[in-house]
Amino acid sequence: MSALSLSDTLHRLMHCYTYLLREGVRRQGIALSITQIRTLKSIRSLPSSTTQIIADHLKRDKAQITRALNALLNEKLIDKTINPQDQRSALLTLTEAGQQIISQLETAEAWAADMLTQDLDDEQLALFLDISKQMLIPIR
Amino acid sequence: MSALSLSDTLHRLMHCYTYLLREGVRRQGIALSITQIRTLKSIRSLPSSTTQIIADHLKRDKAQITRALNALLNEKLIDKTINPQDQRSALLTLTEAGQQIISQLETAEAWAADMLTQDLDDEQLALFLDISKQMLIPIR
DNA sequence: GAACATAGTTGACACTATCAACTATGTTCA
DNA sequence: TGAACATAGTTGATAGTGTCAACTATGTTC
Repeated sequence: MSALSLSDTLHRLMHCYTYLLREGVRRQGIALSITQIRTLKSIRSLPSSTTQIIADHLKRDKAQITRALNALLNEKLIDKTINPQDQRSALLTLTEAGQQIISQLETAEAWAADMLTQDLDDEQLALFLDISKQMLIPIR
Repeated sequence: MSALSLSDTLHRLMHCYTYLLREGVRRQGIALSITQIRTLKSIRSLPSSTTQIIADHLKRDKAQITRALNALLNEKLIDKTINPQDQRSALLTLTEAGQQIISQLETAEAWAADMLTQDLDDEQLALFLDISKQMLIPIR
């Protein structure tokens, strides 16, 4: 087990993390995919949100974001209003229900993170985050 | 950027890693998916390989492994012989062509790992691997 | 030899990722 | 001003990933 390469280690870490996050989300009774969740969270954290801005933020294809937004609109978790500055785009905001889901999401995320990091002390976690960020390469 | 949570950091790291690995594989002219590649590598590293053993090793559903193995058989990268100890299963071995692909894969993986870790020194990389392994939770 | 367990296969489905084509709107500049 | 170009968003297509359930064939237990 301790002979794992970077490649194998990352694969397993990815698998653990997505599994735990989905499990946490399921336990909160939230019927959204991870992409939909991350899109919803982006709308809260970005000062103003359009499809393109969210796609840039999440570094994902805007087609994927369009589809996630449609699902969130169907669930009435977000509102869409025409951008007065540019009629090609629309500004996205959270509804009351959307805000509520986000607080449940935070519970789910915190649970998943706790499960993942339960054997780590604060220093190790900080180191992990720091080193990981140095590995992030600009894509797209 | 430095305010990323564990969740966001892992998401971005996953994305960078899979992107780089696929790019490395593409540059080597290998027409296999990541799952197929990991299945092929498992056959080399395991002393004896059956569908179930590979599935356990990679911690993936055996259905997924069956499909990967079928693709590898079609490409004549592996051979399948009945397991004399248990006729329900088959032993999988690399063909000459399979061995060759693996050495190309190693080039691709090394390139992806280099790209990802170019800003890290050896100590940081070792720390990263060590901490990551502490985060791996048994699933399945 | 009946009952149960296990290995592998297949079908179905949801999610992720990517690319290309398309529309509608905005911008530039001769 | 209007032609040429750029950008925002949508839609369709396709490949890959991950999971579950049902099924066949073989092995094990008692």
